[in-house]
Amino acid sequence: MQENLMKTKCRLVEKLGIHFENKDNLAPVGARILSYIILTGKQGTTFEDLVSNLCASKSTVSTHLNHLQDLNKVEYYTKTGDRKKYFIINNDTMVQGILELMNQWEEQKQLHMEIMDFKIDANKALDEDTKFNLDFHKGYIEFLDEATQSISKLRNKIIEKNTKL
Amino acid sequence: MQENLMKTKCRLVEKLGIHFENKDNLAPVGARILSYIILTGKQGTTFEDLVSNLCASKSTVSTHLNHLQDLNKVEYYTKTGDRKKYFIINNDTMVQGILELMNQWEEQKQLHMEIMDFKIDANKALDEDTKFNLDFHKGYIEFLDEATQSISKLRNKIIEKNTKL
DNA sequence: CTATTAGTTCGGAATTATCCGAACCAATCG
DNA sequence: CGATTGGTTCGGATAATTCCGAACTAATAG
Repeated sequence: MQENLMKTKCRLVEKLGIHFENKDNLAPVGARILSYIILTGKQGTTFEDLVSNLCASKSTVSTHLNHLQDLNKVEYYTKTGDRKKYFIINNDTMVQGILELMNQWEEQKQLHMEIMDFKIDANKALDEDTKFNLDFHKGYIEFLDEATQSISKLRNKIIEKNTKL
Repeated sequence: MQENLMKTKCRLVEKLGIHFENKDNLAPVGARILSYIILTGKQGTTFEDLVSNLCASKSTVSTHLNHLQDLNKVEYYTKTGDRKKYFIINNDTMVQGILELMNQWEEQKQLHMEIMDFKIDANKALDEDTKFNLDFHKGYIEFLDEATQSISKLRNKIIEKNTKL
């Protein structure tokens, strides 16, 4: 790989790394491992690659790599007569991301409903002017439902596209 | 407030607290303050309320309360002849949440485009079978665009509704 | 002026997260 | 068999986060 491409790759590993630290709250090295694997692509990344390129210890790489596999973010392929594992991103990452969002929204909806129940109860003993206003929750739940619906459509489109390939 | 309602409130403060810790990555006490304010409603929560009910020090409450105001998550009203502040949630929280999502998605889109540029460059020097596949990014960007659009519609609906009131 | 209330600021203690090294295991090579 | 490769596990060092207490300010009350 060319000198300048290598540099770009390193820069992008750090930038993407910070992004994943926040989005998936991974530890710094964990996030960089994921980034490195994404930016290496089909040919795959080995354990030793990660240790030397990310300047991290074997134990750290081992732990995070296993964690990323547990999270279903990466997987690996093997070559006959080769003991190494070649790590690549799980190719349904996109669908996974959508499912994660849907789950988060579902969880939020449940929470809002639980809070509404509490507020309805509490309102029974409150004066008119201090009563809880439930419109907020109703609106938010409506928003979550619509958002879920529209993302569900996207998910189906993507699944359809994937099965066609 | 009734005994059992109080208990429910305490339970919900903890539950909601954990939710906000993750969603908005607030510190434990910060997340509980936000939850407590939400579950107290219109009448508002005072500094002293928070200190005694959440069993936290004045300094901790002060810091987190200011932080929540900086984040535009809470605001306060005052009463004539009363030096206390009565904290309540910022009522455009819903629109804010939507804007946050839209910003996150825009940021993700920029990242995907930057990665695509890198991969296109890298592909020039790669064999056919190890070339990066760009479909993933194209698909994801398409997904982000559609998601952004559909959420933008919801935002407009909500803003419209709010101005009507 | 003194006391009280409402809150802020700052130094550091306690907790938690992250990472490393050393020792280890299991498979293959010679 | 011993040596090398490809990793895992565990104890502890380091760094970052979170919280607290003490000392402080600023406004009002008596």
